[in-house]
Amino acid sequence: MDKMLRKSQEFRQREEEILTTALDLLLEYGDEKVTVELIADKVGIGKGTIYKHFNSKAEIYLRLMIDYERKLSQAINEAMVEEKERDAKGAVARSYLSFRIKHNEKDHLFQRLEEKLVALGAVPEMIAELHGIRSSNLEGLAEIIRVRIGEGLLEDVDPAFHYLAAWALAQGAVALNHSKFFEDKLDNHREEFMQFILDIGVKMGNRRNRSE
Amino acid sequence: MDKMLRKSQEFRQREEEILTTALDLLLEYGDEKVTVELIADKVGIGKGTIYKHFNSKAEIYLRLMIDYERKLSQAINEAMVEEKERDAKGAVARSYLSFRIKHNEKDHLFQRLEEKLVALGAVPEMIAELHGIRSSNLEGLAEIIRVRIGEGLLEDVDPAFHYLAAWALAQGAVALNHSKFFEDKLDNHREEFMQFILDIGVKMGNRRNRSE
Amino acid sequence: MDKMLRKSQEFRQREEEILTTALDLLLEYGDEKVTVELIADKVGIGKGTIYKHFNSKAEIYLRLMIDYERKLSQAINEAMVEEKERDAKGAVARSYLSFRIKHNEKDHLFQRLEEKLVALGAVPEMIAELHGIRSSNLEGLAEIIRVRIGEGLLEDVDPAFHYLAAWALAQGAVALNHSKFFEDKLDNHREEFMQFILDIGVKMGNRRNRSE
Amino acid sequence: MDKMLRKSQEFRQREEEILTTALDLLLEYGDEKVTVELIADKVGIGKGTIYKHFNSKAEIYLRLMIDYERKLSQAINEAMVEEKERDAKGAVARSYLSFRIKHNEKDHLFQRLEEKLVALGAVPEMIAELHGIRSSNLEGLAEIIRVRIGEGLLEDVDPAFHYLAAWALAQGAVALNHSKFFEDKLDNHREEFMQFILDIGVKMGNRRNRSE
DNA sequence: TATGAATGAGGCTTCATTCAT
DNA sequence: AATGAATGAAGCCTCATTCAT
Repeated sequence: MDKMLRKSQEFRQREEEILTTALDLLLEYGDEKVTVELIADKVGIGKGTIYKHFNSKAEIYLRLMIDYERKLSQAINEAMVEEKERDAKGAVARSYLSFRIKHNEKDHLFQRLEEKLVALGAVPEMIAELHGIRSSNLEGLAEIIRVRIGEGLLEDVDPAFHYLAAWALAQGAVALNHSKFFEDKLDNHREEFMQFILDIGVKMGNRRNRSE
Repeated sequence: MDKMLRKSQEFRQREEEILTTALDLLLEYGDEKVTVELIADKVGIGKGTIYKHFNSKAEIYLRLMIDYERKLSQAINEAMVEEKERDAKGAVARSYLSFRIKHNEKDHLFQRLEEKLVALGAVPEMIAELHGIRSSNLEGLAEIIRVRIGEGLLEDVDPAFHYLAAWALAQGAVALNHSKFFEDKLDNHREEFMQFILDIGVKMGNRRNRSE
Repeated sequence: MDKMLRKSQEFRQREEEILTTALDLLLEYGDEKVTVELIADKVGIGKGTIYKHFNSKAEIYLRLMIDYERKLSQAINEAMVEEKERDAKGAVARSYLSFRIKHNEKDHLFQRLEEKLVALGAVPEMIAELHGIRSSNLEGLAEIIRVRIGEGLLEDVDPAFHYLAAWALAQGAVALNHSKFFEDKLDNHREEFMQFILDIGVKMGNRRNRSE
Repeated sequence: MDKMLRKSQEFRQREEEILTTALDLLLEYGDEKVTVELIADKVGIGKGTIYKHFNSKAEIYLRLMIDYERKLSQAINEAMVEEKERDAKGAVARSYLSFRIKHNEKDHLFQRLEEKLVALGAVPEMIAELHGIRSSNLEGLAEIIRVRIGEGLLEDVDPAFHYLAAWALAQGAVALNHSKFFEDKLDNHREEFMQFILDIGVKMGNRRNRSE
């Protein structure tokens, strides 16, 4: 009995190890350079073993992406509690943006991966799951936005406009952070700049900005 | 003599045709699906011929990217003249953003391509050229920004912050426009939303936004 | 003591279950699609357990094939008794053909499997066993044939010719029944057609057919 | 101009060479053992080159099968002319059977291949083509059969029954000829036996066979 | 200059069998 | 005896680039 439990735990752990290693490799070398064999080698297992845990390479990637989206979801939900309970205006927007910016490497990697996998039509159920989580994330944002619009704080447009703008800014900030080209332009000001972006993000749909 | 001239012209034209066709195919099928053979077939020439014009597939891509960056440069320069001569505040920022948003498909394609090619270390001279153009583009933006900061219109931070934010917003807006996930969220409001983003982009670094 | 007995019975039963399940799967999905894992899963046991009962996948297959050949043997033997005791002319031939046609799915499956396994040189002892049974089956047919030739009923050629022809006709009828191509040609006449074939089979070596 | 012609001829020839070699290997080792690499090696070309001529392994196989079916078609058509013009009764049936028996190795190989490829759903257009040819072959047979039924020579059943029986007998004879098991049973009588089968085939649906 | 056949490294995936527990 | 995780050889296919004509 005990043995079975231990075995099953080891199996889970190995799965985790595969995921972690895959992520590390992806972040280090980029999707184009990461092969199933490379992952297996780095984990120290055979190629075939990977396929005991995942049905395809795409599935590994999607697992990572879904994990990430879930964590983002959690961050948003926590911020939502705070924003609602303590009336901490902008907390959700700030949390959303800073989460993505903070994890910019992963975020950016997953952006690219998602686009590729969607184009390939790979593992549609998992893509649907990913999108489901994201949809609910955005619904959380929309809820707050509606309240703020009601208060006259945010400009009265389709709530989606606000969160889409937030998404876009995050997306762009993440890409920026990741870009080789801008490396030197950001240099030592990275932190400071991200504050700048964060402020923009939180305030960009504010009513008075466009009032005149 | 005449023949040589004609031949040389035909050669140039063929090159143009390769570039145009490659771009069309890239936009239609995406980088992963476009092969050198496909391009050659569509142009109606042999695969080998392509290699008389370009040393590698990456070179074709970079030519397209450089062309694009040049056109963006031109748009910025024209807007700069206007902003300076007619004191049309925000003209450059607006022009920059709207250019990229307008060519969002190409812009997005080139974002991805650039990252890939940089990662591969392909044709470094051309990448340097590309980056050179972009640097000068941004220098143009920085120049205006400095003026506006001097006027107290824009917040007094490193001018780079302003154009980096603009770049990020553009980048995000373009990605948004291209994303399958957001397709239905944007739907029929695409134009309207892009106006919304444009306004944000033009005003996002304004002093009063952060004054309080 | 009792336990051991029960255990041993359970073990036998499990073996039977593996064989039944394997056959079901083979008939449903075809040899190419059936994996050892699939069989184990469907039986509800571990893959390793299968290897406690059989030394290889080929062995499972050969067990099924031998079983089948044994049943065919039995049918022939019963018919032989009848043909001899009641002088039921053609009973054996009819029985042979109708048995194979009746079990056409299995028969066809095993045809293919046999060829494959023979080509691979797998488990030669079992293949020898299979062939042994078949030889004795045919010997039974030959015995009757010799009698009928003696009676002047069947054409006086090597008795093997008669049973080989029967084998061939059965083989072909079975393949026909199984073929996708002929599906629509047979359609609703399958039963009727098989009667037609049966008649041919029973009479095809008759003396008068060729007498003129 | 001349060069292009020669090149194109060489290309065709290479295609033929691939087909021939593939067939040789298939006949020698059987489908399971033949890999694309093996074919390429034997032809003396690179693996990739094969894919300039054929889109997949299945396509090579289907080309071979279609070629064969075409040749069979031709044999039938020639016999039909004879049977009609010279009233050579049974010529078509005889030609059909003897063609298949004569090429029994190929015939048998293709039977197996066809079943496999149909099951896989590979290259459906080519399978449709193959079946189209066979359908027209059978239509030829049916035509003659109808005449013979009209003359009272053949039993008055669905004409398909006659050709299906012929197909089945051929199929079985071919399998027999190919079987390792029957090798020694046929031994030196192979020719003679095939005559025996041929006679059966030609006469098996004759009216008088069943008249009493 | 133009061609396009040839290349072959490299990627993903499958599965019978083994073996430590 | 039962398990099932691990293995790794082997198969198919792609495509940028080269090179002889």
